[in-house]
Amino acid sequence: MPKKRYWLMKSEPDVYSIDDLARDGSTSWEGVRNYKARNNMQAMREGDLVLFYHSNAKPPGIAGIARVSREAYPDHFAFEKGHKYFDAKSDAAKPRWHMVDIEFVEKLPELVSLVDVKGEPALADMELVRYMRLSVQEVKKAEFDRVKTMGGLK
DNA sequence: GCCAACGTTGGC
DNA sequence: GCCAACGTTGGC
Repeated sequence: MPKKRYWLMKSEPDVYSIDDLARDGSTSWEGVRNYKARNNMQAMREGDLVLFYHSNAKPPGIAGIARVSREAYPDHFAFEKGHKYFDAKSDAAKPRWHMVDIEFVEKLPELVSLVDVKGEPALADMELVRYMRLSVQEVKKAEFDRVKTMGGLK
């Protein structure tokens, strides 16, 4: 049994928020079109925990926790001509893009804003701070736990 | 709405 | 393989 890993995934709450995930129970995470982000998704294992980050929000920040419920499988939206995630360079025989499913775990009682993260020395090495533009990142267990505490959970 | 920071694409 | 042009992300 490999060790559990921790991740951070970004979503614009206007498109899909932690409340939407709470309502739906679980969702598929399609549409990632960045190789680093894809590679991270392919490294995810069922049961890994995910910080759910609200980007392009007021304020931006970590809003809740989710769990990987299905490991990487081909992003079939890339095969659908006319779909906004269509990519002619990806086909069913050799899919270029993958997606995972995540399920709702809990919402943080208090949003841990990006400002909070930047102001916390223990989180200074997070990719969220150092390399802002990656939509799927790995986080360390200590960072994950710190965010949980800051968000009002034990 | 602006624009910095990246990633991707394509000409050469 | 270089690099300019272009597109996207996402904070502000």
